[in-house]
Amino acid sequence: MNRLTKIYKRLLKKHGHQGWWPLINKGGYHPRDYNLPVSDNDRFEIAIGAILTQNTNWNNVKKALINLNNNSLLNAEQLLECDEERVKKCIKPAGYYNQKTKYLKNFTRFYTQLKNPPTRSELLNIKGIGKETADSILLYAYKQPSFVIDAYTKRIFKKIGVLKGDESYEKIKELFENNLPKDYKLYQEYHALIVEEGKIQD
DNA sequence: TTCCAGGCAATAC
DNA sequence: GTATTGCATGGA
Repeated sequence: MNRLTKIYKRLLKKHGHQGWWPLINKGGYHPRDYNLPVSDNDRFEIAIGAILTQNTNWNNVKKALINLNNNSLLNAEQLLECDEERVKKCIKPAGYYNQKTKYLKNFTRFYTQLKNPPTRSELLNIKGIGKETADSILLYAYKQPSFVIDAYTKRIFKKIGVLKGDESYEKIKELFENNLPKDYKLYQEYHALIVEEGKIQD
């Protein structure tokens, strides 16, 4: 068994199944249920949450998602029609609300014309969606085995000597994907466990 | 009070 | 390609 797999098993034993991505109308986290999302609305909610959580605490994102939901804006058509001021007001708790409102609109415009699951490069062409957000959408909204790299990943794996610290995002992503089975369930759980572990680091 | 969280685009070199 | 900076709220 390779090192990355061993680390995964240790993290799973320590923290348990995480149940990402949380969905506000499905009781939040859903440990051991890898079937979600099952609807277009759920996929949309995940993508919106992925944009809102950029450099922001999930607790603040949750407030924003609830505000959007209460305004019937967790729906692509409605969100696209909605004027920017109302969207800004809803997502204010998530921070960066001016630029994130534009990011949400940009993604939603793309999303409403989508007929098949998006590709990574299509997502990266949207202003407001970078590598981590694109990979999160692919992995959690579309069940594609695209490993998500974030600040915690770099920090934790540098600390234990797997990374030097100067590797690029794509390089780290390749390291994980080349040393793990291409299984979206494993990728989902692993990334969530890394975040959980990262939260309790010094 | 200060610090920072499930990043990104724009800009400069 | 890599480094720096502005963006913003709420909780610790």
